[in-house]
Amino acid sequence: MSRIQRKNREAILSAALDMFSQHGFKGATLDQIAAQAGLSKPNLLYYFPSKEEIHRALLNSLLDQWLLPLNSISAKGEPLQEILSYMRRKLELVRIAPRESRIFASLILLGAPHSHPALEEEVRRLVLEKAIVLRDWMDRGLIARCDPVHLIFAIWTLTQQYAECGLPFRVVLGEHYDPHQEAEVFLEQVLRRMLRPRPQW
Amino acid sequence: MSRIQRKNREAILSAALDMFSQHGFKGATLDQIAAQAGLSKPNLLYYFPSKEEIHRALLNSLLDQWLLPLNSISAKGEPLQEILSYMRRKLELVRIAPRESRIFASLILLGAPHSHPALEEEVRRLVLEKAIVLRDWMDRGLIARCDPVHLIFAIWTLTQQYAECGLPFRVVLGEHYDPHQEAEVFLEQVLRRMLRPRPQW
DNA sequence: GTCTATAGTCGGATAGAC
DNA sequence: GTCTATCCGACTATAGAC
Repeated sequence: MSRIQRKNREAILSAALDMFSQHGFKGATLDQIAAQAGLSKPNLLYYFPSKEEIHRALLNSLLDQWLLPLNSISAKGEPLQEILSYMRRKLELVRIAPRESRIFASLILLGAPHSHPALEEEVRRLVLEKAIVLRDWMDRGLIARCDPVHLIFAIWTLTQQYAECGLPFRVVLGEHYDPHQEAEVFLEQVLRRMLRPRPQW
Repeated sequence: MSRIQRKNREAILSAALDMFSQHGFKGATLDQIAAQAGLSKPNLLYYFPSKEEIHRALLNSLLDQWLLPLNSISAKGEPLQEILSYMRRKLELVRIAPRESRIFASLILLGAPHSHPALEEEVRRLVLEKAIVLRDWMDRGLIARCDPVHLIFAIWTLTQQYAECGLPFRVVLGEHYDPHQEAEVFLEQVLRRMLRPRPQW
C-alpha cells in the first residue's frame, strides 16, 4: 500500500469517526464523510466498497483502545486499586476520546445493519476473564462480594455517561459545566464504599 | 376531536414508538410508521405535519411516565427506602417499557434535529428539586454524603443499562439471559453500601 | 378525512474518461 | 487513482380526486 493510500484511508476513518459519532450510522452520509476527508464520493468508495465497510473498519481500529481500561486489570495487583484504575482509565478515555465512546454507545443502543461477531467474541472473552479475577478476590475476602459481571458493566456505564461532557449534566447544571473532576471523586466514593470487605447492616 | 381521530393519533404514536425506538430518529421512516399504524402515508401527514412533529408529540406523551420514578421521591419518607424505591421504579419502568427507555437514551446520545426546551426545563427543575432533598438528608446525617446530582444520574444510568434486556449482558452471558432479577439485588447492594451513614476507611 | 399519484430531494453506488 | 456524470432507489412532503 502506497503512502498516499495510507494517508487517504486514515483521513477517511478520521472523518467517519466524526460523522458516525455525531449522527449515528444511519444519520451519517457518505457525502459528509467524503467532504470531511477531502475526497470525492466515488474516490471514497474506491478505498472502501461500502458505508458498512467503513463502519466495520472504524470499529476494528478503535476496539483495542476501547477495551484497554478493562484489559489492564491485573490479577496480581491490589484489588481495590486495580478496580479504581479501571475506573480512572475508562473515565480518562471518555474524556479524551468522547467521539469513540459515542460510537460504541450508539452501537449498543441501536445496533448496526451489519453484525460484528469478532467484536462480540472479544468483548465476551475479556469480560468473562476479568469476572473470574474479581470473583477470586471476593472469595479471598479482599473485596466485598457482588456479581462481578454486573460490577464490570456498572463501572463501564457509569463512566460512559460522562462522555461528550455529559449532556444530562449540562442540561441540569449549565452549558459550560464540566463534570469530569467531580465524576472521579464521586465514582471513587461509590467504589470504595461498595467494595469495602465485610459489609455491615 | 372525534373518536376516530383520537384512535388514529394513538395508533400513530404507538407505531412511532416502535419505529423510533428500534431505528432511531433518522432510521425510522414514515412508510414504516404509516404501515404499522394501518394508515396511508399522506393520511399520516394529515394528523401530524412532519416527522419531527410526530417525534415531538411522542416525547411529550412519554415524559411524565419517564420522570415518575424520580418524581416520586418524597422528602417525608425514610431516606434509604425512598432512594431504593426510585431505583426499583426506574428498573421496573425499564423492564416493562424498554422502547420508551431507548427513545430517551437515543435522544441523549444523538440529540434530535429539533430542540426540546420544555422537556429540558422540566428535567432540570425536577433534578434540582430532588437534589435539594438528598442534600438535606446528607446534612442531617441520614445518608452518607456525596454529590446528589451525580447520585441521581448514577441511578438513572445504572438502571438504564438493563433496558431491552441489556444487550451487553446478553452478548457476554448468552442470548436468553435476563439480568433484571440480579440487577435489583446488585443495585440494592450498591446503594445500601454507598449510602450507609458515616462511611469508614 | 382519506385516498392515489407524484413531485422534489437526497441517499448509496456505478460507469467510464483521463 | 481520481474525476465527472449519472443511475436508481428511498425518502419526506404535497396536490388533487373522491
